[in-house]
Amino acid sequence: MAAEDPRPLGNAAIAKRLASLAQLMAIRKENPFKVRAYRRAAARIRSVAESLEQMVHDGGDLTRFAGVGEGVAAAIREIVLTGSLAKLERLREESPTGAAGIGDYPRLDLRRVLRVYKKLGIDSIEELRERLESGAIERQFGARMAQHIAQGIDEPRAMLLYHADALQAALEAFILDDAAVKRVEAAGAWRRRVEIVEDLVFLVETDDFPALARRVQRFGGDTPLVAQASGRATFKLAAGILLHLCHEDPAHWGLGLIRCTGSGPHLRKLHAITGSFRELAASPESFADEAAVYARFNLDYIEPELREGRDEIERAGSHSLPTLVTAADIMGELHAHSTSSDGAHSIQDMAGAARDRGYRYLGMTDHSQSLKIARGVSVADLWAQIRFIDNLNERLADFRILKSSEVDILEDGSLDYPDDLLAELDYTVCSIHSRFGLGRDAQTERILRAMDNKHFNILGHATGRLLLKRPGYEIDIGRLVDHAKQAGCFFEINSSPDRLDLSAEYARIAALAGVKIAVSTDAHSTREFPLIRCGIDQARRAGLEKSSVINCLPWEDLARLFRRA
DNA sequence: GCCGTTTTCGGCCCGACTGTTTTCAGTCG
Repeated sequence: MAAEDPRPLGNAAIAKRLASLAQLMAIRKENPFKVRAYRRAAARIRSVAESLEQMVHDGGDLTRFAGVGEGVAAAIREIVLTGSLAKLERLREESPTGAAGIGDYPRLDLRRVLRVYKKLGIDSIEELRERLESGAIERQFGARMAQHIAQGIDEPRAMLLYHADALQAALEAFILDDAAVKRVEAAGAWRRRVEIVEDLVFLVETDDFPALARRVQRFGGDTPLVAQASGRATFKLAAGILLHLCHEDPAHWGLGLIRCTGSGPHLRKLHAITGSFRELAASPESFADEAAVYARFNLDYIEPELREGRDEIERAGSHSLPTLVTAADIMGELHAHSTSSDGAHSIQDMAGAARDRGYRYLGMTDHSQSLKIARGVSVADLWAQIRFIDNLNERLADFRILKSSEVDILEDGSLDYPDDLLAELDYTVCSIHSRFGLGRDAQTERILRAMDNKHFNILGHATGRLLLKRPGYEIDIGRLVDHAKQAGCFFEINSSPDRLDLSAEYARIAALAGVKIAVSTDAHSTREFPLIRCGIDQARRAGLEKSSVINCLPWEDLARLFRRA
């Protein structure tokens, strides 16, 4: 016993075993739903605050975690009680050379890796890494494959803000549970609402910081401490991102919160005005909150979403910061799908849910005819849908369903419906769903041509990016913004947590040029309307005011904007 | 293996398009 590693069995280690099992089962082409179940469970476990090991010893109910049923619970118990998982060990032994190694890299797609193995005549992750670094994989298999391997071979170091929200809440509750902790506030990129975060930062006030640092190491069973200094500690979370704790006393809370919130560029510009925070902290003045710090230097309070080191400090000095748009300003939804195409709920149900949120209108933007996989609506069916919505609207008071479509922009820049049909719609959202590989110039030309159609109103998810998955096609945002401005077109901030497209940077460029933006959810079910908050976060990071967001307008005003000459 | 306003079974996106890794696997929502 004495020689054994005293480290507790963390949830990350348990999740890793389950993910490896899934990977090896996939190699053997076992039931793909079973494989997915193990993968899902592993992912869920990585953000659980309690120690699963402890729960097993205490006889706790593991199945209360979504995605963990009797089967996975039994596997977790086996891992905790015996230190291994018999099925995993067996599959490892039975797996062909090379395949077993892939089991340790659950983010690698097996079929792709095995193809690379075969073609290059290799059979280990080490050789795979070598070929990746030498550029052999990119040369022989292309950039996409190289990117996939690079992503899968390294530990994840970032997560979507949307997923980080739950982890942040779990951590905050865990920290507050410490009796010595008097106050805790989340800072960092999470507070600035950056769409992808690589760490979570908490500012804490406590009587015993070292004790808190010890306690946090038990989050999720085992959260290793990777660095420590006076009043600061850094941990590696099971989800792959880092956790920073910073101690601060009440008199300097505002200074600490600004410092921990960042960003680096914001702080550098700020320090040029304020001098070092260290000296401020040494002065007898109190900086109990952030506003006090900014005010001391005649700066207005700067919302965290704006702290990226652009022009926010100058504007705070000239008292001309924007009044950022909020979710409460949104009057309606302009991008949503129903069962007419690939949505989960009927037009009536979607409208009911939108109305329950207090919206005044909902645009039904089902996919257009070319997008077969999403059950794109045929010309005849869209005519029928137009009449159907007209009928519904006659029976609705104080709410309007807008006749629309998410119209595919075809490869030649034409729109996916004839003009006489488009003319019957209240407005259109036009998007690219195919031929992502055209290249920057061709893609830009394609969209410019589409904008020349007078029935084009809003450009949907302008770059097609999927965060942490796919970079999106390149566009010349400057040309598109100019053209949109001239033609009277608008952009969209798509609120899907893995899109958030336009980016804050592009949205800012559009808004500065006077091109207004729709903040939309792209909801495929009634449950997705609340995702608007993710798009609002992005809009705020772009510095957008209510006046720059078209769906902050009542429909009557919006209708005028959509009528192009 | 998980799940349930479809609840103890039967689903769990899927199917057309694309193209060079070339006739199947990757990709799009």
